[in-house]
Amino acid sequence: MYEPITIKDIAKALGLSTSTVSRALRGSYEISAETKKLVVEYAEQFNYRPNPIALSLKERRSRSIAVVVCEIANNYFSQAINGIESVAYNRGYHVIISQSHESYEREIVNVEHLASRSVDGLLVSLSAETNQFDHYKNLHEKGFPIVFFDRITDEIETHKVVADNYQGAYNVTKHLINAGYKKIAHLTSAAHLSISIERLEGYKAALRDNKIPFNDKYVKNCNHGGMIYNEQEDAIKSLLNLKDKPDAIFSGGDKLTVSCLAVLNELKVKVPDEVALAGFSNSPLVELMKPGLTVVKQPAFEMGQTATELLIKLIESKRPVTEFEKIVLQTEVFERESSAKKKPKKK
Amino acid sequence: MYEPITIKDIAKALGLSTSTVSRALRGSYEISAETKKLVVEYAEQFNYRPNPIALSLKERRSRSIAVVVCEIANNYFSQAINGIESVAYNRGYHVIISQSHESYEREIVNVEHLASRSVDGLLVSLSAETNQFDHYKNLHEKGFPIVFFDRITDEIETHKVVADNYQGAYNVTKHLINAGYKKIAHLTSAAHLSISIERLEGYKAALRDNKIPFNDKYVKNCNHGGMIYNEQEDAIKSLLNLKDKPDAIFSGGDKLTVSCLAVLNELKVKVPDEVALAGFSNSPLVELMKPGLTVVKQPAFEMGQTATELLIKLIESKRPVTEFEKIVLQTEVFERESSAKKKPKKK
DNA sequence: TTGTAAGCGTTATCAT
DNA sequence: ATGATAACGCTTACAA
Repeated sequence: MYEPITIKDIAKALGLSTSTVSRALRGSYEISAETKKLVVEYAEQFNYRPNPIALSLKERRSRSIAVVVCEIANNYFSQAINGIESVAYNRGYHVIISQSHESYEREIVNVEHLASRSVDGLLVSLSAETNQFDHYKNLHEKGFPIVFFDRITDEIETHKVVADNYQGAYNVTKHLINAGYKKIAHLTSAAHLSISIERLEGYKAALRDNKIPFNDKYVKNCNHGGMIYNEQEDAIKSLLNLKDKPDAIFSGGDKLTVSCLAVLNELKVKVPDEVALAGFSNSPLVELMKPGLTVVKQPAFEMGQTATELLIKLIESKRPVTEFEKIVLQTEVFERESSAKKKPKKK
Repeated sequence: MYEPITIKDIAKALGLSTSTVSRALRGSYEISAETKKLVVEYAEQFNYRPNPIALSLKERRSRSIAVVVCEIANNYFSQAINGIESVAYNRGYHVIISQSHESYEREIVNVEHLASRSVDGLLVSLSAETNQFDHYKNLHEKGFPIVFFDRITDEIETHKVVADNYQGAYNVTKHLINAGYKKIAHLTSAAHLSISIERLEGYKAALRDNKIPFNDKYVKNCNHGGMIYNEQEDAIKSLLNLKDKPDAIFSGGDKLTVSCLAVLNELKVKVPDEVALAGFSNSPLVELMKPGLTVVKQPAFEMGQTATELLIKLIESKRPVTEFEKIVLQTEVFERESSAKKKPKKK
């Protein structure tokens, strides 16, 4: 129904061979000026565009890369994608975005489709459900270019780009401690994710350095990234219902911080008077949401850029790469002035 | 470097012809059970995947559709994309997302690339800069399936899906009026965009129905969707610097509402005491940001779904379609209780 | 039941 | 300077 013009059409119309037309179009020198002009003008007039599919088939590359993330409705990821696009665009690559919605199965389906040769490389941040990497291993062993960012795995040896989650978590927790909080809960993503592990370690270290005992009842995981009924809400409620109720919550992750605010608001819990809040977030709004909210911001855009540069390097390298980099970018902590004063309760 | 297995490889290994292998793989009946078993098992073992590029070339379709939006870091669009994906996934289509970043040129580049046959159809929400549609016209005239949503144009006759921007704007404005505000400014997107026009009309109508004179000094456009330096900030400042300062702002669009909050906060302007705020937004946070904030929410997910259904209908229709639908979905207004009481100033 | 060959759009190689 | 041909991976008449 929609029949675009091809080289063959041009050749027929002009009484030339397809190869001549092809050469004229790509500006080959071994062609007479007049034939070239003829062809180019005809192509122009009929708005000829080379068929990228045919090109991909021929060149065995698509000049496109795919990003696999859990959700684009997450400030961290949408910012990372902007970084990815900025580099890809400059290097002549198209970017295909696909969402796993935190589902292992969906992640597999997407990766299968994309990797089976419609993209030249993969930029992956693992879904919350994923704890099995055979699929990536297969691809990687065959030499298919993959770069992990943010939620990575140690089981695959390739380039990786992460934020310094340990330090970020350490810093927020310390800020809460400095502000006078002692019963600090930690609401985080699935326990096995790299980001969860690193953040938990940072949190524990900050407690330890300040002689605050670690209480594992204070750690709640949202294993499905909040994709399942009211996972976050339940987690928060169960924290608030503890006999020894926490006086602060450190939330790991943009979406968790956002839901935390939403749920606490809905429950009419005063922040920070009843429970203080601090956490990872890249939301442009979070900073100004509540006075007293300390926020760790990930260098999302830069992470996207860096990961893309590494991926393209991988794609364009002639021989198999054996040396892989792991790049750790620093997070930034924004402490709101007012968070320093905790209302003296039993002092 | 990464050499996936092909039908040809299987044929050679098994001493069969490629056509036999192809048939066995797609479960054709005209094949002996044992050959089939042999082929299927071999394919399984070596993890054969058909090359989607070759398939596209053959079938002259890619089973993928593209979405062209200005920004995915916009709650309305990320939600709409989720709606798009949900339908596409069920119908066996892949979704390619591309961002124009409100640039006409970038929009053109994306559309050119995508439409030149790597996708079967286009879902478009126009960039703020776009006021020239020849490019879409060309595609559309050739029968290339396009569905516009949200930011549409009358110049192209095809399916369209929009929110009832007029009514939404009317309702928010009326809510502000009912809450006692009389000097209501309107901060909105580029003047020529369909959404801007409709929202302006709704705003004007609400003023008119309540005998409030329209003041064009109170209308500010952000022509670049805030992609350019501090466009929004300048607009807001100039509103606040008017001799007859507005007592409320109605912001059109998710991103504008978000920046409005951010900028007012930064300028230390009290909301709603100094200036009340109400506007379009799909942010999960906006509702709880400030007491007294009335929000119009667009049915983003449903719009995405509807647009995708229409697009797939277009793609899969045998003959040229001549009857086009324009579907208008209702917005929802969330009024916060506290917004009803305006502090009595000179009463 | 299986194989042969053509074709999808393009480019590279080898003639001419 | 130009043309014929093969190849990229796959499906599908058409033959056998």
